[in-house]
Amino acid sequence: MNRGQHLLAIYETLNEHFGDLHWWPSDSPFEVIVGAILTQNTAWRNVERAISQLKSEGILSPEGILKIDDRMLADLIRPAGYYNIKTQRLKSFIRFLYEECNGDLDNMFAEDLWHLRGKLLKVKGIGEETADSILLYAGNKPIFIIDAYTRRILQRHDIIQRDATYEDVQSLFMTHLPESVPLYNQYHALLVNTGKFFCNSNPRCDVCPLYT
DNA sequence: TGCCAGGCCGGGT
DNA sequence: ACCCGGCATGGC
Repeated sequence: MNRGQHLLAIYETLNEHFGDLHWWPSDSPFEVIVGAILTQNTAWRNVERAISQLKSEGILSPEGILKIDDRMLADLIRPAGYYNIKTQRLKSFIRFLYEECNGDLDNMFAEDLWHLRGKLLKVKGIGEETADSILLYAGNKPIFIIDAYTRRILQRHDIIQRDATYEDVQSLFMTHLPESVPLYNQYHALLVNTGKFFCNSNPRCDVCPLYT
């Protein structure tokens, strides 16, 4: 079985086990973007608290984040950790959105995928995974997200080397799978769920569906 | 109680 | 081009 077939087999197994996960949990594309920044190296549970505070203050919008004072924003997102840095990251994204896209996400996502990705990567606080999460889950663009779970699972199954770069792993998925937003969406969600439920609590993976 | 969570940046080799 | 410390809360 070559690596492409292996990737498809893993998808089938996980999809059968978990079913449709309909990611990313959110009420709006903007909420996805905020979540993508807040969840950097942070448990999602804590991000939910932060987002719910932003909602209850009525500032979960580009204009809301633009206008709120840094100190107040930091206080609201405190549960997500790294609150000072993440305040700056949210603000720098908002500055980009206003300066380059007239403050409008529809304008932003009207750009060509890879061109927009390049621009997002220039925003301080947005790296590859965050950019790709924004593109796929907020913008419905066909790009595959690589995260720590994905790497661990693929390493464990000898599909990638430990020193594979982000681009190596991403192109592996994107050259072997059909280009499909729903597929990329569901596959990444499946990998994260697998990591959460089987790798963390059961590092030996005895009960992981990929081993049974 | 210490370690980790859906990373990224900046300074040092 | 890598490598590493810093960033911070909440759960187990």
